[in-house]
Amino acid sequence: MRREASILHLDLDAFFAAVEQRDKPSLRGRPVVVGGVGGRGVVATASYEARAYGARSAMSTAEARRRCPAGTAFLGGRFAAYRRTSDVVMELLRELSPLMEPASLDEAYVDLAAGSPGRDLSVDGVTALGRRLKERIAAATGGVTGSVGIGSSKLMAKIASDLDKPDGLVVVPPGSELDVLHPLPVTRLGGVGPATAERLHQIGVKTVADLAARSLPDLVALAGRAHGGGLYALARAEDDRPVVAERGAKSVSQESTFERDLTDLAVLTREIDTMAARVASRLRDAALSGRTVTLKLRRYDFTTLTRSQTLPQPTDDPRTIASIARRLLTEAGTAGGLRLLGVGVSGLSPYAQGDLFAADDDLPAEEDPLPADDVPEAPEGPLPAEHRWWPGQDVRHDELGAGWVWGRGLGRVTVRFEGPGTPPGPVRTLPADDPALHAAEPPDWRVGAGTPAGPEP
DNA sequence: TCTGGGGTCCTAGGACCC
DNA sequence: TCTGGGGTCCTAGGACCC
Repeated sequence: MRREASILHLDLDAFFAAVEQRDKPSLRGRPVVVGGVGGRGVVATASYEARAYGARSAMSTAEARRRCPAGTAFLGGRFAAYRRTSDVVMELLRELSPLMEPASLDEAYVDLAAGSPGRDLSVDGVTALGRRLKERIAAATGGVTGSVGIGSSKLMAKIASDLDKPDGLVVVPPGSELDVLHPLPVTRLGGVGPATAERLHQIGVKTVADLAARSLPDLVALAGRAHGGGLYALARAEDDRPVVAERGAKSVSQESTFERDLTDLAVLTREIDTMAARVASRLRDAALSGRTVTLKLRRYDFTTLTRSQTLPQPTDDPRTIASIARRLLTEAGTAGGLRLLGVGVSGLSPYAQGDLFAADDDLPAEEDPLPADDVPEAPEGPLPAEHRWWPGQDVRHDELGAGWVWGRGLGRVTVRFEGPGTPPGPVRTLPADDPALHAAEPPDWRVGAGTPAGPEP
């Protein structure tokens, strides 16, 4: 904990949904749910209009559909669009201080004491800074808002940004930390999830003040050495965690939940090969390789297990990763059916010695080559044409212009033709295989009516 | 039609080593 | 009243976060 309120936390409000409402004028002011749109999807973000009906993050999309009225937009995510907007915001934060730590696409910490000697870190000073920041973010993103918290530690900054959502600004004056913290429910502390909250409730701890009244040995017995010690400190607003600008990745993984449980080893093997290829390509893009390959699987009954193997040398080779994962799957078995498979690589280091001179995918496999006829075709036929499209997707029609997919089915696709700078546009239903309809890049929100121009990338 | 995807950190036991 | 004491690596699982 510092003497001055010099750590800022920014949390963009209902971020994915806000980007959708910016880019899709017909959705502004209406309930929007972003997340998995399949039968086993969950909600990533609900707009505030959708929250009014009870839609929440991490809820199954099926439940959100039950709660929300007809006309609610259920959209799959457009991560490229979120990334672009996030990058613009992170750049604005980096202008405040070189010590800027992104916590996710929509959250970051900034150390205001770093990089700007002489900056006014009084409560009035940082309040004014926070206000200017919020204005710049809204202007540069085409109206996405954020909640800002400023305090004497990461803990207090994060608590503060949560106190007045959305579009909030809260500064916790140094010295008043415990006044703010102690009345809050323990669940507002980072690290207190459902399991810890349940155990704390059982010993009568509901608020942070209740937590502060417990002894360190009590909390260590309840939550373990590291976690118990952490809770003891946080309850006293003791938090020295630094803002760290560059956190190197520790693992790269890819997983997927199937629409229906799978048992067929040939089908599962192909899934593994696809995921191993994606993991390997992400490793190569990041100039990383890793020694430990992990297979994750979730059975029909939701029991989840992992199996891993560590290699003597790091790898980023898709065939090596795939062959290990295949073997781990064979050993683990598929009895009863699997609802999820995942492939990951950890124990990362820069590059792989063996691959310094390697060309791309036409190289002979290091082991267990996979001949093309190794894996039989899936019993299912090709997907219907409508499966090219998913709700929320950006599209362009040769005659009708730019728009986005509202829905699909029965060989047809419904598109609304509008963009961030247009008024709400018309809806057209087209054949799913209409040759004039194409997938498109996310629209540029910087051009168009009514939105202030931001800096060019 | 319950329960995503991509991560991080911690714990605990056994192997192994000095 | 046996039996040592750490340290590190590997594997597996769990809690948590956004």
